Amino acid sequence: MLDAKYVRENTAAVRQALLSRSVQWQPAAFLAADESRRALIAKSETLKSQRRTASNSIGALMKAGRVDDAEAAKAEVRAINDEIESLEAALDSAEAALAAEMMVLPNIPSASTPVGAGEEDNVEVRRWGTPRDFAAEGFEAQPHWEIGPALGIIDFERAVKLAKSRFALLAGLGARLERALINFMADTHSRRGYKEWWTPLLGNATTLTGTGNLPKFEEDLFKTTDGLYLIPTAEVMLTNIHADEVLDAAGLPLHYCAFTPCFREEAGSAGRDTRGLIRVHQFDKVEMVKFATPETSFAELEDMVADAENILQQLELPYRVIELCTGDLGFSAAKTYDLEVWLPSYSDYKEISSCSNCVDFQARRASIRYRDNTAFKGTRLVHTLNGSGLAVGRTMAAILENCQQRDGSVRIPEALVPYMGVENIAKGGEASCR
RNA sequence: GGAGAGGUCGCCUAGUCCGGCCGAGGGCGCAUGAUUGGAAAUCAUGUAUACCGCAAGGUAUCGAGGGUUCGAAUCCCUCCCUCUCCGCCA
Repeated sequence: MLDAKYVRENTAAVRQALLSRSVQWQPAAFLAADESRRALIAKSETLKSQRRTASNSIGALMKAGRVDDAEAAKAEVRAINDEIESLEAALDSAEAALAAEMMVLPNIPSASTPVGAGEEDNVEVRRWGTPRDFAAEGFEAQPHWEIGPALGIIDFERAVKLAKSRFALLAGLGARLERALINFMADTHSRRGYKEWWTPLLGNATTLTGTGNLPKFEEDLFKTTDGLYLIPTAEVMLTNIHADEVLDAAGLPLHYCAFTPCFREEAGSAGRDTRGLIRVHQFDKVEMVKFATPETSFAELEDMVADAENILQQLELPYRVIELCTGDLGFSAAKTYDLEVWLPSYSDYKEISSCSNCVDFQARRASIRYRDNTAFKGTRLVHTLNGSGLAVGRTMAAILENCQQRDGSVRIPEALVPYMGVENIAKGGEASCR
């Protein structure tokens, strides 16, 4: 959520900034609601002050035996109350209108974010690794949705039987590979100073609102009958851990990580990435979240990207780093880097991590502040950051495709071997523990 | 799920039966000052948040929401949460 006061005082700039994200924002409704809200508050509070004075006098009048005067005062207060009641009703609707407006306005892109209309205007920052030339190696690369079933480690058909389309079932070394990746990622981040958490997978509406998933993106979420939502990412839980809290500046920045399954409705993505593990309703992810001061948050973002890159490098997967342009930025983000891994089946790089600085946008929604008595009086909103480190399903797809061998087996990257207990996955190879 | 007890200012606690002088007392903690060579101890003062307002100041908040009343931390209702016991269960 943006700062209403800032929006009021910088309407043109905000409008322009949102335009750069292709959001056509008409400030009239906001300005009217904001103006009306403040006027109503002023009026209503003046009346409340009068009411208090009048009301307090009644006790004294009663004691003094001046019953008639007391009754007159009561009548006066009743009249004031009627007036307050109608003002408050108007105030409620003004505030509702204002909240409705503010809750669906996306964050303002950071000054450093490249301006652009959409995906095509994103800026490539750097590449790491070289995609294999399968033609030169003399065989044709298979997509992971062929490799997995062929090795007996992914079963898409039975997943559909058990749930519905866009679910996966892993078997044997496939299931172990999933666990190995999770443990490898979580361990690696822990060693680099991220505190690991284990969180609820269902969150209430307040929590989902804090990160910006509600109210605007409800159709992307699975919902339970008692009003809880399955988390679409651990970012929701990690960020809201400190909702309604005032953090001590001395403890900042906080570096958190968590492995969780993630659940997404994928409404509106019909026909996209229909095959394989790329776009499914349920996938695993190890997530990083940071809480930082405004002074350090952008440097923290660079470090977070490096932490995500470290995973890809250790897994020997070629990737590139993309900086999202204003038009492609997510709702809560002020600046975002995507990591895209090379996928032979797409003959292209495909998003595997997204690292964002949300500045104070989520902190304002969730009320996450910090205190630094040496630097300023009172409290300030923290900056929140989040990044995938990494999406596990897509990582598995990338390993299967990039590490496939002529004989149909898949070589396990060295860093993962201790977690897998085997050096490759071959057809008929059983997932026995050694 | 059943029965009972509770949720007050960072923490502990008073106030709730008998509604106004209660945004709310005390202790601890914390901050500043005095004292001291320095510290401890002691003493003094201060010590929530948000919103409206140029300001003075005002308004709201005693788990949340609603009700009664001129007036609610205090009375009534609903909900949430915590604790104890019982039941059930990985």
